[in-house]
Amino acid sequence: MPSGLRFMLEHIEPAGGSVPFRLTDTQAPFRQERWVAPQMTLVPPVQWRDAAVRIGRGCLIVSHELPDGRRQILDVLGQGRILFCSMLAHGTAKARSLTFTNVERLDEHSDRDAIEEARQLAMKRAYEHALLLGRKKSTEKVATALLDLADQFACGNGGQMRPSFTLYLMRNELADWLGLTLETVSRCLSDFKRKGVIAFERTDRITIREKTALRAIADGLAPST
Amino acid sequence: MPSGLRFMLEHIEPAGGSVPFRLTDTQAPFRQERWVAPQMTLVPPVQWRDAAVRIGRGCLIVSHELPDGRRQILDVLGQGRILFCSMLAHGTAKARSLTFTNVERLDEHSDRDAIEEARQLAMKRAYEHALLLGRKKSTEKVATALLDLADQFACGNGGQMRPSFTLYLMRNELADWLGLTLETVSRCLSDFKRKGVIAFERTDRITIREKTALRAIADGLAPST
DNA sequence: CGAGTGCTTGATACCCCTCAATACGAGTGG
DNA sequence: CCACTCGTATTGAGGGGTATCAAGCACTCG
Repeated sequence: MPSGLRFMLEHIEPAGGSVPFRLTDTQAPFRQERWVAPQMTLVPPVQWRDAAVRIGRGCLIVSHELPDGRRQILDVLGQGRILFCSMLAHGTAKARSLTFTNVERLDEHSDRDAIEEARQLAMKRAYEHALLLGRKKSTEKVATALLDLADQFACGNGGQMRPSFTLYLMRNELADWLGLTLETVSRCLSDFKRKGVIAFERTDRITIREKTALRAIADGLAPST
Repeated sequence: MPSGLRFMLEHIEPAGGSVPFRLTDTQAPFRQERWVAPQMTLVPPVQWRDAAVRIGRGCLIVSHELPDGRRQILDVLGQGRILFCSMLAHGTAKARSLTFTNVERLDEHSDRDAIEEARQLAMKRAYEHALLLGRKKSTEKVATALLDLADQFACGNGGQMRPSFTLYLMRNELADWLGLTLETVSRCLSDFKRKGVIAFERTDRITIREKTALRAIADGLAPST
């Protein structure tokens, strides 16, 4: 039995210019899948209210705001990460796409183990993030973020020694993730670049050159000289 | 069939002095329950590895540390709150009792709804906490903390206009919860006291006198004059 | 009374924010 | 192809909010 239409954007990676894509729709026997354009706020369809959703490709941020507009980005999700739609209700948080992003609804029975694992990962990441926000210095924060993003967005999942990845976040988004200002983020990045720990020419493409050094900085073990 | 011994401390609330208690043990047909003395690190028995545990009475903190000892307290749990033992494994976090505390293991089937609700609450609180750590000023942090503690620890659950509660956390623990130093916390509390927003004579017993004012401060809506 | 622990308060330092100027890249139109 | 604009990033100067360091105080316990 057909469980609904699947909307799909065939997406061709941009070479640095604009992004051509084409809209199609197909039948999905069990799974449901959606493509989302960049800079969209995700509003899950009502029947996805309690669903868990896996990101097939792309990048999402989950964020929350104070009444006066100060924003805190709570997590950055890349390929394979799982988002819980229940967290998007009642103004608890909102999710936004930073590029063309493909989300696939998981089945709460057949994907049970993956969902449980994702739940624990979400909680564990929230804990690590709190430690970062409350107790790390700016350089430690930025270093931690770079390592995290490398793990999520580098080809081969960041296992290599000198991972290189697309930075879907702008400086102000990095800042809102790390509890800093965009100027401080920029200064840290320039500093790392000057010291040869990282490299970048375009602002949205970063290579980690000294992973162990960056790890040491992230954990507060580096000499601050 | 007996599922194990239950150790129980009959606990009489102190009037301001020491805490008399008596040790007994009884049979628990289905539920399992433990009493924990103050300042104990909770190490769940192996068969509780993935259990959810409800706090019947008392106060727990969940915390995490950096290699160099900087500590971040992630949550403060009072009566009725539910702790997930899976978060205590692999150095993800550790839980510590701040007073005599009673934990009861929940049944993953019969208490299913409560567990699911608690999971979402834990995540939601982690989000709110990140917003606090990353984007709030010290006065806003302390005000938020006081309101949270009033909700959890005031008699009648803090619904009243001028809730009064026992502060199980010391100044340095408040600081580690809020990403501040104990001096800054002390200054904020003294300031609130001076302005009549709160009142305290003993350092561990606080009364909120102007709840709406404190709410406004917590949300960053108060004039900073 | 003295020692110990936790809290308060003050003086100073410094990290990061704020404000401002400039640079850079992409897109647009002449 | 170049001038212009717009959005974002970088870099610098200065100030403010917390941290740090250091007394002194309040309370408990031996």
